Amino acid sequence: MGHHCCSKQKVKRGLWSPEEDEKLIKHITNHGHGCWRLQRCGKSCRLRWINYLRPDLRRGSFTEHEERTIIDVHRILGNRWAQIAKHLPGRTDNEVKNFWNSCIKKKLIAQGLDPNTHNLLSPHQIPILNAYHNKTIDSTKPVFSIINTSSTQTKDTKKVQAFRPHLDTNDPLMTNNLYENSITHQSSNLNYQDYNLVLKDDVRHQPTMGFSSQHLAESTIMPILSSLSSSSIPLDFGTVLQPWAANNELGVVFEHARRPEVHQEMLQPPILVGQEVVAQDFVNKGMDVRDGGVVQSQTNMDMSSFDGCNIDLEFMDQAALMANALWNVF
DNA sequence: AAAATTCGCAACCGCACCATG
DNA sequence: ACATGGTGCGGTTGCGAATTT
Repeated sequence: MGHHCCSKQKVKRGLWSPEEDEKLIKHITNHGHGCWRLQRCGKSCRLRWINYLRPDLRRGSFTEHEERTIIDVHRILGNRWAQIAKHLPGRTDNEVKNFWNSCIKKKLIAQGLDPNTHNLLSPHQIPILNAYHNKTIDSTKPVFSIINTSSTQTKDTKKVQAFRPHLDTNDPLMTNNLYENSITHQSSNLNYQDYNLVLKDDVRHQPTMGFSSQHLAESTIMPILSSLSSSSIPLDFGTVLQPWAANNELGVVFEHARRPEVHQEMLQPPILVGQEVVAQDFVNKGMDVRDGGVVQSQTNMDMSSFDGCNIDLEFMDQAALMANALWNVF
């Protein structure tokens, strides 16, 4: 049975005045926590004390460390605010909840991450991202296509440009968390352009490696290692999170990825670029780049398999290979 | 400058559970 | 067994401030 409480009793409601606060503090100092019934509903008094008047409360804006803790614990516990708050001395569940809803949530979405699952937003969730960025990505059309060709690439042909597909560059926190921006390749003789490798430190401060592609023309060529099948390069990107795709963007993110400077030492042997894949097939299920050449897939990608936690392992396997190759190429 | 909109956050609500008389 | 009150929790609301139009 619910409480009649404030709604049906003639007690004061709304914001607390300094006088009321003082009265409550005096009352608790003199009588302890036992009786909460004053001129307001007991529940209201208790809440005011716990969330605002308690002397051991830590007020003010959340630190980066606190934010990191909230995200980390939320990832494990979900919306158990009271449990999360226990990891933050002096913070209340209400405060943590408010901070999550007003701040962290938006940052995660801005990075293309689902704040509920902490995975990448699926194509069906792209509207959320669109809304945030105030732009439209058509998730119903093919991602992009790559034509078959052979080419070589030297590092001299690289042109690196800063590119942050899902980050608010005006947000100092996010910008600072990037340890490397995306890389955009432009090379006339290779006939590919605007491919972006995204290396970033996400709001969880966990190194994340991923890739995405934007503004890709149908003739875009994406070079990929010819020697992938030899498994000479360890697939050590860590846990693969959910891939996502939209009309002009394709992405996959790996948690606990190596930082570039560390990974550079691992590079072996010299990278050869000689194999291209048809990206549409890459997106389609069943493509196997390890077999060499382009494998045509007859099936269309089932976008629903990317929803929620239903991760398409096969797709991720391919994505991991591809990302690994791109990592090395770049 | 004023109106409209968005944002942050304190406070409230509803529910569950427990203790007590 | 039941009523009442206390506690705890997560979701939601409403208001003042800030920002945008």
